[in-house]
Amino acid sequence: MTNNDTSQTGTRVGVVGDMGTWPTGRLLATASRMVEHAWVDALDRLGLTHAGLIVLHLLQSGSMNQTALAKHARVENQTISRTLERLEREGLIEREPDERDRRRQVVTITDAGHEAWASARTLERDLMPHIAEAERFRQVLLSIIESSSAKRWEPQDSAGSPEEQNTPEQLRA
Amino acid sequence: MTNNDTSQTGTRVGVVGDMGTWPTGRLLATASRMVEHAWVDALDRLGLTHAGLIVLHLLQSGSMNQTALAKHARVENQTISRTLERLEREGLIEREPDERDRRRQVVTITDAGHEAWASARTLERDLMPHIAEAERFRQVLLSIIESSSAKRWEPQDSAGSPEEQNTPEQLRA
DNA sequence: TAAGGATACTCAGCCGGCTTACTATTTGGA
DNA sequence: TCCAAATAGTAAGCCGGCTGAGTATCCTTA
Repeated sequence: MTNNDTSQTGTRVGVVGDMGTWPTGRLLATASRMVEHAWVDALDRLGLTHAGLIVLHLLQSGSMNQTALAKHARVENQTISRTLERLEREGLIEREPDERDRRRQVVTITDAGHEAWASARTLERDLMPHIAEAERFRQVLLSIIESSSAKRWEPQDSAGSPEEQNTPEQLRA
Repeated sequence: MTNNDTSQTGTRVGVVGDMGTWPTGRLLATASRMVEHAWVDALDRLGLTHAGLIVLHLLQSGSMNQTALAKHARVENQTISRTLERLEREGLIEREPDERDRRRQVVTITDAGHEAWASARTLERDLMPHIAEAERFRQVLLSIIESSSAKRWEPQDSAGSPEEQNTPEQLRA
């Protein structure tokens, strides 16, 4: 019943403490949160957030409309909408109506946005803790995403259509 | 503008699509969200949520106060406070003032809470997608949590103090 | 050509993280 | 003893997920 002691391996139990018995899904969520914490301060200094960073990344290859951004970021349309609102407020992106389809907004990264991205991209590399067999780990994450996101995202993304929607380039304004 | 067409039959690119180049931290966050989606429906039918499940798990080994719950769940005090509010509203836990320290609230799982937990615990096992080398994967997650959560959680948890705060048993009411 | 259906986006509201700020207690030390 | 510091918890407000609804604009087709 003692779930936190100094039993084996000399090196004490460390911060993970009693988490050894946690289900994997919860470990995943916790690890994700902890990694995010490490970024917050640095990102904050650049005037952006976790969610905004994804958008800046996606916009590197050209402007797109919001729905396309949402699909690539794997979030709902309404979520991207608010994220863009904040990025626009910070001056990192611009939105303007699409002439050819007035339902759409064309989202473009600004100069300030490019600068922020340039500063931030190294952070993602530097602040992620070093892990053994990183490539294997990434493959497992991808396989989890693949198998558990099928129902939500499959229809949009498994298409082999040569035009539209699979690469940012094809979604340029 | 058909963004949803045929031509899927081959193995193709799958849902992960362009995510191969994403930084690991973002993959982690996305995988976590996708796994959570799979649980939501089932949990909802039991009247509880992701966050509530953690609390029920922790309360299996006995009642505790809120700060202890927060530490074990690795979230802030204010976060657990609202989670408990919802669990109490659902009748899955009870809170009552601690006689010995009137600042504290003793949190106890109810019979309904035990039932919900019993139903839910199998979900966690069944809904998590099967992954190769699960144990290695868990170890990597634990090591990420360990290294990136040090600053936030170390002071509370690495203590060798034999009394107070490290195991649920020691925090019983 | 005039519906009716699809699509793009926004609004409102919930949950679960977080920070900052506050109250009420308890504890500890001068 | 008594007052300051520490601790337990709540409140308010922000971000980023989500769902459900609602508006505007295509697009299709009868």
